[in-house]
Amino acid sequence: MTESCLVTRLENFVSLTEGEKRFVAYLEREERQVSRGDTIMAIGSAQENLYVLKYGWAIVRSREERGRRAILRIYLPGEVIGLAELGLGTAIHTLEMRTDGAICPFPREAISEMYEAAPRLAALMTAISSLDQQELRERLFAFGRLRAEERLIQFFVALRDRLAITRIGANNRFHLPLTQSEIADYLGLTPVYVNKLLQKFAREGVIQTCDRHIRLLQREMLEERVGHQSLYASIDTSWFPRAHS
Amino acid sequence: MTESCLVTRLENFVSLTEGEKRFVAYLEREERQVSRGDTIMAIGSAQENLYVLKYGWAIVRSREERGRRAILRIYLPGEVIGLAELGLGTAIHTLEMRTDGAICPFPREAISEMYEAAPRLAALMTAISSLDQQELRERLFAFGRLRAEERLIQFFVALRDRLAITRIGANNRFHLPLTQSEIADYLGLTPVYVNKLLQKFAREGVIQTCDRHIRLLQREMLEERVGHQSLYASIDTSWFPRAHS
DNA sequence: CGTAGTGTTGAGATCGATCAAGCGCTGTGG
DNA sequence: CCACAGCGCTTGATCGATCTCAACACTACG
Repeated sequence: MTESCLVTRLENFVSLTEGEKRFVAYLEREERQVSRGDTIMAIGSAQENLYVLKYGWAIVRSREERGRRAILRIYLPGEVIGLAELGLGTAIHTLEMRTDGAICPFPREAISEMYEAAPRLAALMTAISSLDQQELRERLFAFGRLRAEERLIQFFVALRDRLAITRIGANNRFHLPLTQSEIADYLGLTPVYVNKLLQKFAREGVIQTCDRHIRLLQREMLEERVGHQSLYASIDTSWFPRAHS
Repeated sequence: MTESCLVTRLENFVSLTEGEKRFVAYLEREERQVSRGDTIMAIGSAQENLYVLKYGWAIVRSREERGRRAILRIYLPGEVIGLAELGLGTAIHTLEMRTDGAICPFPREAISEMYEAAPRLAALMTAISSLDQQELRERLFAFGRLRAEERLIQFFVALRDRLAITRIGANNRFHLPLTQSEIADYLGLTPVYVNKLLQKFAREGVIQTCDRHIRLLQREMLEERVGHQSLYASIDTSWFPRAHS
């Protein structure tokens, strides 16, 4: 039996006990198939669920204001959607599938149950959620202080780093199911300029793009250039409570 | 006896039981005076503590890279510092006092204890931490898609909103202990341009600045203009576990 | 075979940066 | 009491990275 990709992800950080795995399975007990373009949460709707994203990519879109739109977060397989929204009663952003996929909805109350039944798992999710915040801070720095070129590079290396956690993206090559417009929305640029930069990079031989795939030809150099450091490499588990069995 | 400003803040969302207040007091048992300019956490140092910020303002600064610097977060009295860093073993940003103040350090393990001893408090902090993420997402939208003018306005209205939680900023007037350079670092602009915008606003009569204080003369209009909605107004507590006494 | 979405290209416009200089405090030391 | 340094703020001139606009090519699909 192949393991849940959430378990794979979590076991990067601590190896889970049987009880913890059971709790993850409990979160994943209901699975729903979803299609590219489906809206999972709409702005203004009541939020009662979180989701484990089992397959596919999902994105968080901002409201659209005078034609200005943004993509605020990309969710990859094995990530938990909704931790960042726990405090909100109604959604202020849209969650949309970018590819076909599958999600496992579970109610917010399960988070409370987790404190009790699997406290170490709760701590781990808290820690991961804090890394999400760190990633947002890094993006904020990039938006405010880096040129478009460097922002695009940061996007690629950070994405590869996150994909690597669930063992995707060997050879520095990975699937990128986003249009250039979407990349622009994620980076605060225009589609036209993203296009020009991608061509420039291809010309310079730092990346290859073909058929919705990206290959980073000089990854080390690129990571160096934007001062990338893997957030997930150094997670601190020292303060976690002991796992119940 | 005047209450802890953390308690004041938290009681905006749920009224705390005696046990919960005791737990907060336990977090705040050790108080340290700090001065303007003090570095609380330095890049690369091991992180073992969180802090309740009792008095004063603190800021998170990014690393400086080729003269580019940014302020990633402003902490106000009554906020808990370090929730966003829980997953990191070593600091990747600097935490610095912007005014004199007082902080209450407590170890990360207390978060684990909190799951057990005061689970509803843990849920509340999780919820608040998620609102921090939402605020970061809104800032990201602003950085990517709003003009400098609107970013500055968003800064003012969001700040006022947060100050109001602990009853500061009556009359739409509040203390802003930041230089124009620091505001620029917070907004991804240059000091020169911040200066020009502030003068423009003053000329247009939308704000008044004097003596490190800001008054928003047309707050409703400003909030309207950037589509501001208070994150804290609508916190969802429905999924919280029951409080132990 | 028309339509819609995506990617490409070039010309021109602009917001905000950069550069440079000067002003007015405040604190310090002689 | 003065000289001076440093910092924060102000102002104007100029520059350039990125946007805007507009047109076209390609593919997929009903």
